[in-house]
Formats: sequence, C-alpha cells, structure tokens
Amino acid sequence: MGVDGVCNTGLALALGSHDKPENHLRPDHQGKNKRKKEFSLKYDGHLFPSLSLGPSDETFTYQLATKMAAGKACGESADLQKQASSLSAVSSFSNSSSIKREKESPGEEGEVEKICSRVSDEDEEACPRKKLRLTKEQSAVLEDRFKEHATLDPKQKQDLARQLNLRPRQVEVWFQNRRARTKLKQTEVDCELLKKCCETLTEENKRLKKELQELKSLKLAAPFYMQLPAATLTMCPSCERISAAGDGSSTSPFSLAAPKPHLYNPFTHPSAAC
DNA sequence: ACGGTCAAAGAGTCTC
DNA sequence: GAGACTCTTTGACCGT
Repeated sequence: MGVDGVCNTGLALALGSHDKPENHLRPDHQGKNKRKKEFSLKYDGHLFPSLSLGPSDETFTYQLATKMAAGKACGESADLQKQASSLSAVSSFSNSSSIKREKESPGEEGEVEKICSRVSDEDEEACPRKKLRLTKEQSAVLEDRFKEHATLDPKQKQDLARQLNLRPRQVEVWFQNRRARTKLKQTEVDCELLKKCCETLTEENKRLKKELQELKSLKLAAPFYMQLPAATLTMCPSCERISAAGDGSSTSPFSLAAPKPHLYNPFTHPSAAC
C-alpha cells in the first residue's frame, strides 16, 4: 500500500529535512554568526576572478544593468551591452531605496517626477520604481550563487554586485526574493504531500471500517466463534486472516488469538507484516 | 483588459 | 541600536 512512502515523507517534512541546495536556508532561530560562518566556509573569494568593473565604493555606481534593461525597452540594448565593461557608462544612482514612495499623495505624479529628476539627472530612465529586469547572465550568476548558499555576507554581496554591475542593495533584494520564492515552492510541495497523505489515510480509514463491518457479519454467521470471548479473535488487516499470536503453524484463516490486543500500525508495519 | 511574474519598498522581528 | 532577515504589498512589465 502506498501509505508508507507518503507518510515517511510526511515524517521527513515534519522534521524539516531538506537536501536540496536551496535549502541551505537557515533554520529559524539559528544564530546569525553561525549562519555567516557556515557561509564563509564555503566561499573562497575566487569564484569570479577578473571582472573588476568599478570602484568598490558602495555609493553607488549605478548599474548598467538598469540602463541596459531600460535601453532594451527602448531598443538600444546592443550599445549598452557594449558599455557594460566601461565604468564611464556608470552613472550615479544614489539612494533610490531611501526615497519614500509617493503613494500617500495620490495623483501627485509631478512630485514623483521631481524626485526622479532629482535622483538621476543624467539618466531619466533611472526612476526609483522603474521596473528593472535582470539580464539572463545576471540571473544565471545569481542563481549559481544561490545554489551554493541562500545568504550572502556583506563582502560577497559587494563582490557580486560589482561583478554584475548591480548595486549591493539589488543583490540583497534578489536574494531575499529568491528565498521567498523557494519557500513558497517548498510550501506548495509540502501541501501536495499532505494532501496525498490525507487521501491515503482516508482510504485506510474506509478500508478499516469495511473490515470491521465484515468482522461483525462474520461474528453473526459463525456460531462456533461466537462461543469464544471476543477479545481472543483478531484479524490482520493486511492478509485479512484472523490470527493468533504464537500460533504460527496454523494455515487456517481462523485461529485463536492471544488475549492481548493486536496492535496494528500502518505506518510502522508495512502490509508485508503477515 | 487582465493575470502572472518579479524587482523593490516598507514594516515588523530576531539576534547580537 | 544596527544589521539582516521575513512577510506583505506595490508597481512595472509581459504574454494572452
């Protein structure tokens, strides 16, 4: 019966056992230091050797990626791609994250525009909430890193940001969102497994009820056994034979049972128990 | 037009 | 209190 497989899985879920790389996600309540240590152990600092594209200054070399993404929409991605290796193309994009959104004052697009121009004099595409699409290459590198570890320490964040021409904040956000997606996916998987487990248990319950019914009718139909105390008879739900403990020689479906209850656990005792 | 996806913002929480 | 995290929401973009 499929009970065991599913329910073993259920047990694994309950224990939170994960083998997949993305499940280097930290368990709740795990210490921050511990986390960082675990991560730094794996990181060798040389995964992305020679892409020094800019000053390590976190104050922000605005990313070509944004420009490229924006340019893509405007049909100018090719040129921007070429600029990707040149810092001269990197314009400032300071503190977009520190700019409060203007949702409190609906209908004030003018205000937003003001902020946009304040933020990026050189680049009107760099509006705070302008949608950015990461390039395939950027996503691939980020994915690779995420497979190694689901969290980044500040240095790794910096390095990765520099390598990808993104702001560290963007790298950070990408990892946050990626963790959320992973968690969501895992929740869906867990949900499916629980559903299956529930279905299996429902089936098992039905089957046991049916067996009980059959036992009752058997009791009525067989006067000989009626003379025995009810507790001495038991039926194995798997082979559907009435059996007695310690009477292994009997080939008859019916035999005397030990006075103790026949405990049957579908989870710990597979159907092959008989 | 609408729904899905995803980068990003903001609030709240946790750990040190 | 700082910093990193999760959770929730927002808004741009894209495919249908």
